[in-house]
Amino acid sequence: MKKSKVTIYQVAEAAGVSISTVSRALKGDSRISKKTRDRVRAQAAELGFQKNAIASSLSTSSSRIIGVIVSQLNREFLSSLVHSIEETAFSLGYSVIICQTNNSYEREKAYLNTLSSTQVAGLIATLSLETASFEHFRHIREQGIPVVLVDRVTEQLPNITKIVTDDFQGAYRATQHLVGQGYRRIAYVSGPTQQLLYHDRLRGYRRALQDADLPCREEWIAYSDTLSYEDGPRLARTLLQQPQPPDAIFTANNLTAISIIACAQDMGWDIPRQLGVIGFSEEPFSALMRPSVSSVPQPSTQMGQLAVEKLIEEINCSDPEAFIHQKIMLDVQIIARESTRKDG
Amino acid sequence: MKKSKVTIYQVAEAAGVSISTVSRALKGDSRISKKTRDRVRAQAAELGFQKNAIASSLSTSSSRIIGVIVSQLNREFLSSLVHSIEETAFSLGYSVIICQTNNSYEREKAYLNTLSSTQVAGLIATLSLETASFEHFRHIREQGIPVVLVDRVTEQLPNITKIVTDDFQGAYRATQHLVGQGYRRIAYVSGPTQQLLYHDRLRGYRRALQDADLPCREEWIAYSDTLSYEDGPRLARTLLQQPQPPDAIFTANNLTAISIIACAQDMGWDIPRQLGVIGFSEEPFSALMRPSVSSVPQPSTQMGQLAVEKLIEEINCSDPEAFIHQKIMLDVQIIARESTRKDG
DNA sequence: TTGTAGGCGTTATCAT
DNA sequence: ATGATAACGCCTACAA
Repeated sequence: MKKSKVTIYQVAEAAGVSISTVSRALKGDSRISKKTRDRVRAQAAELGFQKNAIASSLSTSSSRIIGVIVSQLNREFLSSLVHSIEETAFSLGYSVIICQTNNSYEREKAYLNTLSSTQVAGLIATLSLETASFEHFRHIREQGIPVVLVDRVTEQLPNITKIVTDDFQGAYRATQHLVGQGYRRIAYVSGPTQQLLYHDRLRGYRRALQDADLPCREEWIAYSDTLSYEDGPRLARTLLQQPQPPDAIFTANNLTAISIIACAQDMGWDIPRQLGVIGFSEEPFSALMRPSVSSVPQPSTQMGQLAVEKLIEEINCSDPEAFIHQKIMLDVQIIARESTRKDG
Repeated sequence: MKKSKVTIYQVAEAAGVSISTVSRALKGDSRISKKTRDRVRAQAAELGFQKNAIASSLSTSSSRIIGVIVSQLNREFLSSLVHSIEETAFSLGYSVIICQTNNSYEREKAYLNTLSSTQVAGLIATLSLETASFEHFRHIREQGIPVVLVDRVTEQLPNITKIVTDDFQGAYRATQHLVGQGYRRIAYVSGPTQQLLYHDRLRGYRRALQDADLPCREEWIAYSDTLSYEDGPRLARTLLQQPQPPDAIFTANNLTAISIIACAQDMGWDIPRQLGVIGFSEEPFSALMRPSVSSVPQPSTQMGQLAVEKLIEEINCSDPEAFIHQKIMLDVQIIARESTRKDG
């Protein structure tokens, strides 16, 4: 049953040419006459020839595969980012391998190895939450594999293209929005601050309070390692059961915001009158919740597209040493919804 | 900068043995003495040797990569399924390539080609919504690549392992639950019924109504090609603006349920008193919505694990002709929440 | 414009 | 227990 594979040898024989002619005809090498090219292609199609990508990569020591490493897929931002990466890559003739680290440093290292030994043409990655050392990335760069970091990036890896949202600015605007709505005791739920983006968001929050002459109390800043909805109840309790609780919460992601809203409501809080809530990122449900949830959406589609384009630029760069690495920072706007409409 | 790759040749030279010895020592061939094995391995580690997976696949014409084809990733069921596949595969020494078809038949065919020319060891797929012809799957089977279909399957592909939830039973139980809660005019939102699972869910709904001696009106059955939350408003209007509207809605997925609830509330309906809503599948938000949303969760973790295990069984099967293909149907239970508590 | 032949890094089949 | 050598299928200088 296992159909014997048809190789360029059978095509060559059937078409009455040599294998190099077949190889060239198939890839449209200009040296081959249109006539033979068409004949060879017809034969190949006839025989159901399919190029063995493995053999091809071995020979060229390169592939048309882009490796993508993400922490998780069940966040709208990330699945949408991956989707955009895939669309763009596909349209440019590349395939995509997606790997989930599940925020584990070990898994991240393992996948980096797998991908490098699979000879991916390049790599797009968002760092896992756990990642604090970066040798594995340096190592893969030394093998000449271009890397683009997206969203979760680090300053400790120079000479790597980075694509991020302006996290400082986004957090600043979200906080400012709460202030503008009349909230005065504004709390913040942060992710692990060794991650640059959470560090930046925290800075944005602090600066906005400072610029508005509002107090920034340490007990109004809660930290979550996972920012998952499972962590919502704990966070809600931590912040809301204080002697002097906040009257608004800004969270480092929207999932946490949604979870906290549900918990706060169960605890009897009136959202948004007693408590305003806004979260970074955006989930499809943000608009469907009642009250609908204000957010700081990230331009995932644009980020994915840029990531692929920059990566392929570097892949095709004739002189890798000379390639100029950029850090691209995309602007973000907030979406104000019911959850921050104090006088709704 | 591009580090010259270290191959088994350099390891062999450094260890003072032949390349075959290196190859065997590395994979723990029993013929090699422990002493040389350890020495070779130490040398390999020292030199930073990494096996070239491409060369290895070319030589063995097989790989340790499992291809996964899914329609989308931004559904909890699918991202959770993929996650489970990945965990299981990883623990069994396989890597995973994930491809999104975005429910396009053309994309599905394209990825099948890519994967077959990448010599994946096997394939796990959920059919795209558009897919109605299956030649591409027959074709890849003829190449000797084992395939496991999950969730979205078809009876038109015999000799392929299939893993599904008991869609008929799940729909039956969901409808029965609505009846038990006192709802009498029960509507249904279906996906495209050329897909077996939507066909089965519709059957389960019909049968449950019949068994309860309740009417099954065609105008209470709405169809959605996408079952996306964008389609919610249209569905809500179609069903609720009838002269005699239903008093409960069962939807073929939970996302649609959530979206319809939001729309119905905006239209002034009291959920669950005037309108009960339950949906197939489960989103993380189902429990967080107010009212929380009843659902028919699918055992994604178990399905992913089974899919990988069955696939690898078939990959390792010495006589592929003799492999017995199963259709495994997993039972589902409903989760009753506030959205169907009529007398709450 | 086309053909020949060597190489990509591993595995596997023979020998030894 | 180890070594030499021929595949695996394609690509690409170099020749013609």
